[in-house]
Amino acid sequence: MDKKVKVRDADETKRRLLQAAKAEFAKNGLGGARVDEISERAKANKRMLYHYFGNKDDLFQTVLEQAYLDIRNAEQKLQLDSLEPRQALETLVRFTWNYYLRNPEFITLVNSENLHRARHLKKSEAIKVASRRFVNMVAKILERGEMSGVFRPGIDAVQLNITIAAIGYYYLTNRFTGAIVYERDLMEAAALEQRLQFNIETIMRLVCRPEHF
Amino acid sequence: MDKKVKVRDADETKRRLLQAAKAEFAKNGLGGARVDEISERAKANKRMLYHYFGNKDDLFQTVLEQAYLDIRNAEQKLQLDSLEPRQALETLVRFTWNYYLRNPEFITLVNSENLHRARHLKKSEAIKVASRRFVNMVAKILERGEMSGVFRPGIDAVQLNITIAAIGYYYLTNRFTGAIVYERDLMEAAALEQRLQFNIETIMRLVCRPEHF
DNA sequence: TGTTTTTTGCACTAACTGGTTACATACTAT
DNA sequence: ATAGTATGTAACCAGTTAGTGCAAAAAACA
Repeated sequence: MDKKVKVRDADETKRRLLQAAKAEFAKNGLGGARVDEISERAKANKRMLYHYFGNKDDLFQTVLEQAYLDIRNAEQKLQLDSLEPRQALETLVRFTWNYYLRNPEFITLVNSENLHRARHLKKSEAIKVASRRFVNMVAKILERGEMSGVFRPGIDAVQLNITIAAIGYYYLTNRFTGAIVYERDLMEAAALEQRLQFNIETIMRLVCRPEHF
Repeated sequence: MDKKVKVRDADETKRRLLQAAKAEFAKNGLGGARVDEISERAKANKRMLYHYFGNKDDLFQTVLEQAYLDIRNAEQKLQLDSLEPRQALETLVRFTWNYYLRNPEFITLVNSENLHRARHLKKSEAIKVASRRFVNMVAKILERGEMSGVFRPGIDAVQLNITIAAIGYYYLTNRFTGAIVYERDLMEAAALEQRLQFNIETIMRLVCRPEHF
């Protein structure tokens, strides 16, 4: 028989609080976020927020940590090791772009964390482990491509990672000032597609030998 | 004879307030900035801040507008039109990187403005004029390079501008989380130099025909 | 000198903020 | 059943914030 829906559900309340916190932090930054707004949006009580997460700062840390683990997790699922190097690289560029596009909160959370000099991220060991695996993944692609002669030798995996992130991240995080400076709607479907193509081209020309563009 | 230093100097007080506001906004964002902190730092009275600039929001707008005009002004002084296309492009990449590096407030102000969906920048006509001139400047370089056969044809000036900004901006604005994710001190002199070289390489390979790298 | 204008100090407030207290209600193990 | 614990609510607190009112002080001007 069906169990009656629990009136009290700690896990569900926690989940709603985290989700609301993510939205609120992304919208207003750590400083601008309002604890009352979070608990209200989560249809929970402020008291519960403090009960489960300690304080505003700890809540932010939890949200941020989860956001990082989410993207690192999604990257691992791409199975880039089983793709031909050029294909793997293009897949990563596409994935990164689409992830930022579909999870705009991630970008804003990272911005906010950098405004605070990464003091929350510093404390997270899980992030460091996941990051290492991520960098290694890209390094392995570079290695394979170099061996097979389609990639130029000597490319630094960290610099490449930063560049792949940068060309997507900057476009999206600065889309509001960008729309004014460049007098263009940067979020139109056609504009987004054009940018993705440009980014793929940028990375391919950077990494591949000229004869393998 | 020397004019006695004025005890009352409205322009000087305004200047100090703007400078202090820039620092405070850059450090804490629009929401996190404290008006009392600004007036104190400027060694002026809070009353004067409101007298000269209206309110916190208007003050932010003034600071932001000036920051944009400053960089657009500096770019114009590069005289890129008088350089050979490849040289002009490399100069622009170097300049952009160094400007961000030496004026970190600019980046944080732009981040903050994008968190607020560019509602201040929208109101500034002067910014639009200066931006247009900037985009045209880069478009002209591309045109010249294309004509002389060293640049590939069909490169969009806006996409290129965004990419040049992105590869410097992202590295610097995310230097705190970056240091953790990549387990590297990104602000060491050698690291900065390495990044600049990587960025120049990225842009050159993107824009130049393979035989003119 | 006297009058006007600009600059300054500072107390004040009304709203808001993160965090807490006191209390109530549901669930669970014995 | 009941004692103990987990979950929930609302009112409240102390500190902080952007912004103001007002009058004195200082400079500019006549």
